[in-house]
Amino acid sequence: MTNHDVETPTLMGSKERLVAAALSLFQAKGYHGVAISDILEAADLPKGSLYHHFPGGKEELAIAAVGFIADEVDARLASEFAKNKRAGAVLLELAHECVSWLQRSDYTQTPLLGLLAASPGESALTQAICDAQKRWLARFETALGGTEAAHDKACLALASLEGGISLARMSRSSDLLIRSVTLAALHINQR
Amino acid sequence: MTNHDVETPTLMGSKERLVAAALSLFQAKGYHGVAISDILEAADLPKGSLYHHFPGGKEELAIAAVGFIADEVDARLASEFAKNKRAGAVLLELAHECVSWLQRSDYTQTPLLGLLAASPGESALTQAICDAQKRWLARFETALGGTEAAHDKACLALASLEGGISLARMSRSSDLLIRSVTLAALHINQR
DNA sequence: ACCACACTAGACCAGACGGTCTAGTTTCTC
DNA sequence: GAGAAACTAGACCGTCTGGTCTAGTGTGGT
Repeated sequence: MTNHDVETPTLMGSKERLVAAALSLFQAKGYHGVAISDILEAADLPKGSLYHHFPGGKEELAIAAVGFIADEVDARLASEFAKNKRAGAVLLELAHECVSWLQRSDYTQTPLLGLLAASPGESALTQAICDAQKRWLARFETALGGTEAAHDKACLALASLEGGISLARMSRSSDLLIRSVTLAALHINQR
Repeated sequence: MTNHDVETPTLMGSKERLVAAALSLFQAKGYHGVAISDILEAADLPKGSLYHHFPGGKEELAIAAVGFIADEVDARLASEFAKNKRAGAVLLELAHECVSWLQRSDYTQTPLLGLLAASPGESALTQAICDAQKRWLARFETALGGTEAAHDKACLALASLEGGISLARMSRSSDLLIRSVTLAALHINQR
């Protein structure tokens, strides 16, 4: 969850720039809400470049973007859990990061995958999003002990996070996100 | 939350048919994912009718659709809470209704407002969605006693519901929704 | 110097988009 | 039954969509 600046595109290769621009825009307007021309403008690249790097067009690019954020968050979770932190603490930390994300973008951008959920029905993109969620879920689940109860708690963790983000974005205030996640974290931590 | 069948459109007036068709489609594909022609086809009406009833076009129709579902759920919450049911129980009931909703549509349709979140930035539509969430939140909050802690719990209720729906739709299984909501309900009920 | 290759560049296309407009039809009112 | 108002009907328009295609440019190896 390091650097989503599309403002400094020159430092990245054009493929990375495309992914970064796409991710940022998709997180702000959802898959159907973003035109390819928007992405190209943000990445400052012509059409040819896109279809060279991503012959599959818009959807392949979106899948790459999803994969990128999925990896980033997954790695982050892994490293946090490796420090033997409690799951609730990690959840809270993630939530706070999402808050600053929301605030930085003036509540236009949705962290994680929320807005991408409005993706074409049976597509590979939907599959990619589903995979990402599964991976994150699994991180929490194993960190919580791998039991049946752990699975439940992991579900609550992710749901309260994604749901809270949605509430926060709509109300343009991080308050609701913080409240729901702290409460969830509280419950998750107790055994 | 009674009847979202677009299959029997003849029983409703054309304005209601438009709203029903629009709601159903928006819940399945999000605002930008639905073309006006899709809605007209589903409602079996020509373009003229739409722009007669909704001079504001797509967005005004979407706002009406949001208002419709907002009222329906709000009324439902009011009637449940009037029976002095515990908030956790009402939340669970709502969740189960969402589950059957998801299953009936083979996980194509998202209950409530989830997919509508990907709406144009500062629009009146976004405002309408925000209002709906506020009303639902307020129902839970007052039912929980109106305290600060009640507000927190209300946030968790709604977040776990919306987040759980998103998880469920992606995994094409109601399991994750049920798990997160039951856990949330458990926490909400205890004082 | 040569050439193969990775990449950029953007004109171009067919189709879909949201929205307007005029002409018709039904339905209500008196 | 006449006239007004509510509504239906769909042709039409300008714009924007995702995607293709050809031409060009830079860069590596040999």
